[in-house]
Amino acid sequence: MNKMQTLSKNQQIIFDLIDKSPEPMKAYSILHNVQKKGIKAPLQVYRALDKLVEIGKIHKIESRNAFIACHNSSCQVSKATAFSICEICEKVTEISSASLSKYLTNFKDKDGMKYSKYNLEFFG
Amino acid sequence: MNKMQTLSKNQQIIFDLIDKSPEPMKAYSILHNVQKKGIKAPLQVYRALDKLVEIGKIHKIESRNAFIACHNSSCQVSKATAFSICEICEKVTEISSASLSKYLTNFKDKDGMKYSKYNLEFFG
DNA sequence: AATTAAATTGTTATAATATAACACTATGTA
DNA sequence: TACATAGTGTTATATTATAACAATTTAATT
Repeated sequence: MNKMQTLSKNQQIIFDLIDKSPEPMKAYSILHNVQKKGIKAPLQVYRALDKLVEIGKIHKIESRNAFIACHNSSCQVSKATAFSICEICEKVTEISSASLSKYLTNFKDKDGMKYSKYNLEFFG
Repeated sequence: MNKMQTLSKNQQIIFDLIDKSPEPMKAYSILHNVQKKGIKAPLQVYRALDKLVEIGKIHKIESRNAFIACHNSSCQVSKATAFSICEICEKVTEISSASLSKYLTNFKDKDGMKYSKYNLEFFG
């Protein structure tokens, strides 16, 4: 059902970089790292990032304005994400917990509303 | 135990503004709104915001770079927060659910690690 | 009241993050 | 081919946030 997405040149370059990085990467750090490959402008980076987020290949860590590759194989589209973030070393790990995602997608607010899309960041 | 915090002049001005706002406010929107009260520079705003976040009077909505007043009376310090965010109208509501906070503070990751600090943003 | 420490303020400058607008090129598909 | 969609390249600019330094206010202690 999910067509295997072919990445464009810039998307592939930027995904490879993020995927190899042991820590979240920031947009301008990405830019500096890919300038030798011909990507010269912030907008080229942000466009690739937007697309990669959209198709679920990477996630944005909102509290850090940084990006990591998705390590959740079942995650075709980024919509229900959870991370742990070390406030000392800034290491970020994606949490893949069926029980957590089940709890959160089934959670009902005061008005009985449920949410299939969320982002959770744990700090410790 | 929790001393009632007295806000400084700038903190009070900025808190009052955010507290009256029906929606999250962005830093530069705050700045424009308080310039008539003598707060002229971004840094004056950011310093007050930092302090207000630190003492739990306001929360930052990370995915929006915006700030709302805390509406959880038990929340002296911002460390375990949850919000629902309407992606159509951008309305943001703080979620105060004992069961949710209990679930999340008791959640153990793969390594058995627990987290007392987290931020959760639901989108719908 | 005088002394001191801590917090807050005021200010200029600048860093870091992100998008607008426009022209052009590549790719997929009817 | 013709057409639509997605991607690229580029310049300029908008938005968000912090650095560095000096002065002032507030609160706590002598």
